[in-house]
This record gives sequence, C-alpha cells and structure tokens, in this order.
Amino acid sequence: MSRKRQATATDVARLAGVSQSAVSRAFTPGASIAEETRERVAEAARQLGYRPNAIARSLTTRRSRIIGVAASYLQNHFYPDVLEALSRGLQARGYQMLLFMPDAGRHADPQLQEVLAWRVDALILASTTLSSELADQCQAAGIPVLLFNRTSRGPSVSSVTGENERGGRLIAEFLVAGGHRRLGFLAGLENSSTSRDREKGFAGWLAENGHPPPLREVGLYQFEAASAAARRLLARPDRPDAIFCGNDHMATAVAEVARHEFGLRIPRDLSLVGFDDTGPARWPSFSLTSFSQPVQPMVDATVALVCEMIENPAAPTRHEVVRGELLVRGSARMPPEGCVSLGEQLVWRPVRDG
Amino acid sequence: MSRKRQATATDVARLAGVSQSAVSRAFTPGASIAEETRERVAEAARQLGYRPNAIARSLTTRRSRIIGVAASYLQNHFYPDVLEALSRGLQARGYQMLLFMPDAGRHADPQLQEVLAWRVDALILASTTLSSELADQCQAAGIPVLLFNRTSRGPSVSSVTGENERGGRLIAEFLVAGGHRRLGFLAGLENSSTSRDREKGFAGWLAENGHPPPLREVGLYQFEAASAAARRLLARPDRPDAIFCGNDHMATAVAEVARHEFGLRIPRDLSLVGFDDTGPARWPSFSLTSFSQPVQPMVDATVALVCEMIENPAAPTRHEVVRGELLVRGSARMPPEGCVSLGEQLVWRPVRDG
DNA sequence: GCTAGGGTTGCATGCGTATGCAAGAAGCCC
DNA sequence: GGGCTTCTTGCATACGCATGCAACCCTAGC
Repeated sequence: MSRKRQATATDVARLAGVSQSAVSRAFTPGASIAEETRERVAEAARQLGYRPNAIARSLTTRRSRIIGVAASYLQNHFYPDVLEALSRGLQARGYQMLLFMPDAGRHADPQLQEVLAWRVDALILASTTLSSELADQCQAAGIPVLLFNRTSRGPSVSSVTGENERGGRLIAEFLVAGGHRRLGFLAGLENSSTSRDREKGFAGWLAENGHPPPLREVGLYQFEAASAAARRLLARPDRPDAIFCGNDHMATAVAEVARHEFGLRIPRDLSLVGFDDTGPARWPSFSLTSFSQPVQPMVDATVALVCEMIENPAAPTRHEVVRGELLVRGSARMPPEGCVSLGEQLVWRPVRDG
Repeated sequence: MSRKRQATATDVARLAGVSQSAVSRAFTPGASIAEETRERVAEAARQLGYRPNAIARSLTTRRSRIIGVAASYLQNHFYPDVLEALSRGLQARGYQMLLFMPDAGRHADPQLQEVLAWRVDALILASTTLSSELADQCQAAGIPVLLFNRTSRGPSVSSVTGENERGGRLIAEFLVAGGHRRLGFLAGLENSSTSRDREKGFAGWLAENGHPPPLREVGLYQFEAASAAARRLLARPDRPDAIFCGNDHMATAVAEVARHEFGLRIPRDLSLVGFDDTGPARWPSFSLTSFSQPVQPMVDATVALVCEMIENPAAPTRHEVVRGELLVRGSARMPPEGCVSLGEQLVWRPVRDG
C-alpha cells in the first residue's frame, strides 16, 4: 500500500462545484472571491481534509517561505535559546525553518547546497563560517544572507551581533578596577569574529591604559578544550588572578576546573568573567559576571532584517549591533565603585570623565 | 531589482545542446544516459551555476525528502543534543529537517498544519503531543509519525524511548539500598508519558517492597518550576533525604536550591538522582547519579525506524526501547554493594536472586 | 546484408497551484 | 433602458522537473 493521495484543489473544486481557480482564491487572503463561494469551498475542503500543497504553491509563486538556518555549537546554551526564539519569530511571520547543522570545523558547503536546492527565501548563518565563494554565489542568486553573532571580513554580508568589542573593553576596565593585574584571556575559535572582537576590545583597552597584555589560551568555545586550557593557565607559576572567558560556556568549564581540580575559590582566588549571559552561568553555583547578548532583541533584529532583505534584495548590507550590559554577579571581585543597579541587576557603568 | 532568475534545466539543456530530459537524467543517479552526455550537461550546469530545484522535483516525485521535526524544552540539554544528532543522521540519509517548536504546553496543531502543507515524508515529534484528530489525519494521509522520548495512549503511533519504567524501579532500589527511607519524587509534566512511566517504576517498586509512597511535587520539567517545587519539598518538617528528579535538568535546579538556599550538602544531607545523563549534570559541581538515555543510540533507532516507515508505510507500529544504565556518580549516597564498574563508569547492577 | 537487441535520446505529459485575461453578473446613474 | 463601474468567475497557462513511450543509433550475430 502506497500512501494515499492527498486531496488536491481540483478535488475540492469538483465537490464544491467551482473551478480550481476559485479554490485557490479561497485560500489566498485578499483574493477576489465572494464570501459565499469561499464558504462553500471551505466546507468542501474540510470534508476532504484538503490543505494547499506548499510545494506546488512555491513552484508558482517562486517564494518558498522557507528560511535556511545553520547552527552549531548547541552545547553552548546560547544557541538553543536562539533557535527557540528564532523559530517563534519566523513562524509568526509565516516562515518555516529548514535547519542544518554543519559539522563544526568542516566546510558547510555540501549541506548548504542541499538547502539552496530548496530555493530558500533567505539564509541565516548562526555560528558558522561559509566560504566567501559561497556567500558570493548566494548574493549573485539574490538570496539574502544574514550572519548571526558573526561578521565576515568584507562589508558584503549583513549581520546581527552583540557588542563584542565594547564588551571586551568594559570587562578589561572592570577587572582592572577590581584590582586585578595578572589577567588572562581565554579565546574561542581563532577564526571567529566574536572571539577576535572580544579580544580586540579586551587587549586594546589594556594596551591603551598601560597594562601588559593578558596571558592567553584557546578554548575553541568548547567545554573540553576550555577545561584543558584552564588547566594550562592555572598551572602556571604566574597564574592569572582573573580570566576573561570568551563565552559563558567556557567560563563554566574554567570554574569547574578551578574549583575541583585546583581547589580555588571564586572570586577570592580567581575572578571569572564570561560573555553571553546564558544558561547555567546564571545559576547560583556559577553566578557569572558576564557581558550580555540579549537573545530576544538579537533575534527580533534578525527576523526584522531578514524580512526586509527578502522584500528588498537590493537593499544595502546592514550590520545591526544589539546593546548589551556587563552584568555584575558574584564570580568576579567587585570594584569599590562603578557598579549601578539596573532593576534588580547590578551592572558596570563606570563614570567617564570628559 | 527582483532576485535574479536561477538557471533551470531548460537553460542548461539549451547550452549543452540536449533536451531538458537529458539534463534531468544527468542529475538522476542510475538514469539511462551516456557518459559523454552527462559530462557535457555537467559542464553546462557548472557554467550556469545550475542546481536542480528541489521544489519542482518534489512536486513530480511526490516525495519531499523533508522530515518535520517538532522539539521543545530546549532548555533541557538533552534536546539540543538530540537535535544535533538527528540533524546529522537525517542529512546522512538525504533528508532535510523542517524544524518547528510548539509553544510548550499549548497544542502543536496549528504549526503542525503548516508543516504538513510541505508534504513532509515523515514527522518526528520530540517531546510534544499532538491531538488524536491530527494523528488520525496523518495516519489517513499515510504520513509516518514517530514519537521521540514519548509514547501515546494507544498502540497507534510508533515511538522511540528510553527505559523509563525500569529506570524508575532501579532508582528506587538504589536509594533504598543506600539506606534512604524518606524519599521524594519530583514529577515532570503530568501528562507526559516519560514522567508517568518513571514515577510508575519508582513508586511501583517501593510499593511492591513494602515502602511508603514517596513525597511528591511537580516540576514540569522546567528549571524555575523545579526550583519552586524543591523549596516546598525541602521546607517540610519531614523533609526527604533523597529525591528522584524526573530529569537531570530539574535535578540541577534542586541541587542549586538545596545548596544555596537550604545550605544542604549533597549527598551528605540529601541524595539526588536524575534521568537522562546530559549536560551540566555531568559536571563535577553536580556529578549527578542518573539513569541514562543515550542520545546516539536513541537517534540511530529513530532514523532507522523513520526511514523504514517511509519505505513501508503499511508496516505495523513499533515501540523501540533503548537500553540505559543507572550511572552512579557522587550526588547520591552509595549503597554498600551493588555497584559495578562498566569501563570507567560505576553503574548500579544489583545481584538478583532467583 | 539483414535483423535483433541493448543503449540513448527527445517528445509529451503530468505533478498541484497561482494568476492574467476576458467574460459574465450585478448594481448604479442619468 | 443604455452605458458604466465594480465584483466574481472560469479558462488557459506557467512554474521546473521526472518519466513513460517511441524513435533512433549502433553493434553483434547470422
């Protein structure tokens, strides 16, 4: 037994005693059709269990109402949150989400080709690099591409990010204000713009203010790699007394290693600052001081921008930056001044002179 | 400027000097076509940047090679892991994943309708219920439906689950063997089969072995709700000295509350056991004793089963149960005997008599 | 040289829907 | 009542590809 044939618009038309066009119009908001006819069609459709075939519809309209979404690093709780918000946001605008998860490290291209075969209306790349060749290819085909939480070299691809560089600067300032002098930086993926920008802000502020560059290790945004990096960093004779971790996920790994393998107390022996403000990092056990990347605003910006790009593919590329705050919790020594309350949350807001 | 028209098979055919059918055959493995022709077509396709249009292809073949996937509760780290594995598994078999995330609690139906409009080849529902009406509708349309980590009332819908009831029994046995007598159970969602089955096993074993029923609270599988439930449970005068939490995600919430709000030490003052063996629960800070639901085997079974169902829609429904183990870590008092090493991991393997 | 047969190829059509166009219906005004 | 506008409706066609069928080519076999 092969699967039963689904009812088509023609079937419905026959039952309702109208033409197939009428059925199509009955399901097209704003189409020219008499109310009475629409009801007759609706009734017939109900009887037959008819649903318009999105595939056929897409073929004629040349708009799939599907958006390809690439995501990886789901171990970092930031991304599941993003996926969830993105799903709702796109659904609300009538888009479906074709999800693919490129193997971290390997090229996403073959899988991307499969997704492109579906003539997606747009592509959202969360946490994935794609070859610039492929980006151009999409651009040429007029497929809007949007980088989420990542930027590309050229100005060619639109993006939505947090304040990576500013966050890095504020964190440097915050730690120094807390009296720390032996700083460490735990980098994420070397080729990621987020890690680069955060480091740039962090190291940049230190350099500008006459501090030595921080010790540096690479954690690849992964728990295990970050744990290993933490071991190297904490085993040094000149062990840092404060570490800026490229994201919260790595920061929790560092906290685990510091406490359970080195017997350090946080923040007495070691101050930790993260980035993202997500997931377990907020739990009392970690109470991580972290620069926030608010998921909902970032996703809202993404959905709005992507819809705009679909409607006007010729629009210039844009780079949305969503504002964050350095949320002060308990994982890092608190500076004597500079923290202010924002609602129930303490944030770092140093008073600037001139 | 509207988006540029993508090259079609006809364009390629013209350039290659063949018919459109030939182009189609060139891209269809196993089709009858001369090697030389195929190469000529391939070259023309390359020049034009042609990719077969999956939408048109699906319309004629009547197979979309898309599988609808519903997921929710992504805060529970189990599900991101599942998504990741599922994505790879389906990709490897040439399927794309149309993801949608029903609002937790509410019915998935309206969104599901949108997904059905895409004539998905199958539907995988992870942690979501669908109305029986809709189930019938899918059944009638011959669309295979697979429940992941959940079962339905009747035997009508196939499923892949862990050993929920057996896990519950083993945990009861384990805690009692550890000397606990004041037990608590933290339920997940009341209407979820996982929570019901785990409780059934847990309470069932206790009853059969002459123990009073456990104290009971509901945590809805959510962090906040579980925290609140933990507060109620731990504030009681007859506070339990061991709690079986319906999953690891809730167990971490309980651990946080117990430690930071009640000053309890784990496992000295309170034993905790979870379910799933995922995410932060494995970290040293929690070191959660937990009954495992191994993601990869569960996903492998799911992918295999769903492919089978697609190839043979008339096949009888099946209920795959993937074996788990009670992994013994540090969050619960260890019984004097009954734990054995399995590789590097301690597991609960009581010797049964007769 | 002729035929059989296998391998290729193109033609024509169908998949299910959307939509431009023209025809028809209904109402309006003078 | 005629001419006009405003709504509805059906017809025909297009979207891009897959595929049954028939025509064709070429080689092998006799």
